[in-house]
Amino acid sequence: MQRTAAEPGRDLGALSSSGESASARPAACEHGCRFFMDEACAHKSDMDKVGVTVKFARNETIYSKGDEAHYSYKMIEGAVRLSRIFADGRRQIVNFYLPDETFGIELSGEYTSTAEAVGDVVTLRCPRLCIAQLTAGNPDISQKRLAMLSKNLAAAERHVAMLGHQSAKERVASFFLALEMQRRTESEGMLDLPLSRQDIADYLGLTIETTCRALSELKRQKIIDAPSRRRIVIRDLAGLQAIAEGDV
Amino acid sequence: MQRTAAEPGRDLGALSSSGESASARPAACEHGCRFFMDEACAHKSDMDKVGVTVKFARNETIYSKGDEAHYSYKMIEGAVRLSRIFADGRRQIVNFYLPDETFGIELSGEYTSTAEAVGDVVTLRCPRLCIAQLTAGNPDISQKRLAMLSKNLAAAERHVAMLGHQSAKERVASFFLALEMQRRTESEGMLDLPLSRQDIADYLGLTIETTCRALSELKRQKIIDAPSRRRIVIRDLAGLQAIAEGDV
DNA sequence: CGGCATGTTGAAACGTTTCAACGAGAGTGG
DNA sequence: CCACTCTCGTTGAAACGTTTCAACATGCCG
Repeated sequence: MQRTAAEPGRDLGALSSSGESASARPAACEHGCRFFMDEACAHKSDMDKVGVTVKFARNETIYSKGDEAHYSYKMIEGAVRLSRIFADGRRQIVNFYLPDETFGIELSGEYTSTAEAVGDVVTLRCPRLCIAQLTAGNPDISQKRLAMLSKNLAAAERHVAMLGHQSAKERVASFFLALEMQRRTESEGMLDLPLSRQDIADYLGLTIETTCRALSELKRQKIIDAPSRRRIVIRDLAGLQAIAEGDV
Repeated sequence: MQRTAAEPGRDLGALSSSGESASARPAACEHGCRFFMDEACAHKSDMDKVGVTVKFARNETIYSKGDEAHYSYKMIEGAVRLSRIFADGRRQIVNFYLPDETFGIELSGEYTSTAEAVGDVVTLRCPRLCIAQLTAGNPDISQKRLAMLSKNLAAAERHVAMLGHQSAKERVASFFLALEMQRRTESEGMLDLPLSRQDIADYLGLTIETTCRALSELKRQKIIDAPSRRRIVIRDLAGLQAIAEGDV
């Protein structure tokens, strides 16, 4: 597990500046507010000027399991994987986070999993203390935080359901389906996933070989296409859904 | 999936009485406060007098996937299973809830899984509206709610990790270990689980036969004992931990 | 253009599931 | 109180799917 330790995201200066120096007007650190702003807003590029975005390079560790949980994160760009590594060396990816999703917002003193940048990543980072301050005074923000956590819980439950009873092919199909639902982007089912096969396998609880075989079979059935390593085209969405639900 | 439809828990009268009539003193419905009280408190038997406890009979459905999510629940007695059923008829149990744990507190309009009473169950039930009211005015309660959700998320992530990479024997071992950690009760590792083998199997993502075989092997190894159907004795805790972590 | 990481495919080994039969325990009625 | 019955749990053997180990292909980067 190599770490290309570029851009270690040590711009704490910027963080604390907006956290403390800024006009001591309302209640709390203002960049925290942005953390809870609506998606459209959070994307505004003038955000960068506040200095609260933090970047991570491909495969960089954002935090490790067991670290003191000082920050919560919101995805701006790229993808992050949350994982655990076991004694036998195997890795289980617990969740992926894509733009507009949040991670590290659960309420525990230590991070319970490790977060790594899958490709190059831009996040909005907010100190917990700051969030706590904000939520204390503001029910709306409190509500939003709750919604973020709920979303992550729902995702985890879906994940459990998948791992508990689906076959390899069904898992792969479900996975692409979920991506397609989320990324509703560009043209006609073209998915531009930054994940390696190993990442996918570790998320699905399969070996890389089995994942690959399942993928190949979907190609053979003309359900999907894989024109390049990191590109998937869904050719038959209905077929994919059928497979994900267990119809052959 | 039979439903012994006894005690349908329709004591809404009591609920609304404490929710609205009660001395309109502070902010919101007072029984909601109890929902967020500390464990020791929540157990106090005089709670029953408030009329907010709701009982369910063995195998009764508390709510179904897709139902409008009006209530959140806190366990007082017994065990509840949260599950999903699939097209192929198989069932995945997403989580079990034991006394002092809460479920149905996530923030979504509909319940995302079905909740059923495993044995006879006593819960504390609180309307969402009421919780919303309470949390709005009270950061402490808001925090507590967050903590409950966080706990459920952590459990789900552990569950994912287990399903993703553990063998049958490891899963069974992990399961008993988790129970032992939680129920720290009575004498020397005696677990009094209300779950059937099928329940356990559906939680572990295994068939009932495989679960049984794994159990038998643990018995053969003198790691555990199963003096009766619903009783497990852990004879070698260290051994159990070793197995759960993959050491043979 | 080499060299190396990443992805793909094949064949045997392995573990889990399936199907089937049998055993044990709890509750019921004689 | 015992025998009956019915559900639940346990065990066995074959079928199945996934993993493992190995080789090979592909694509990306210097």
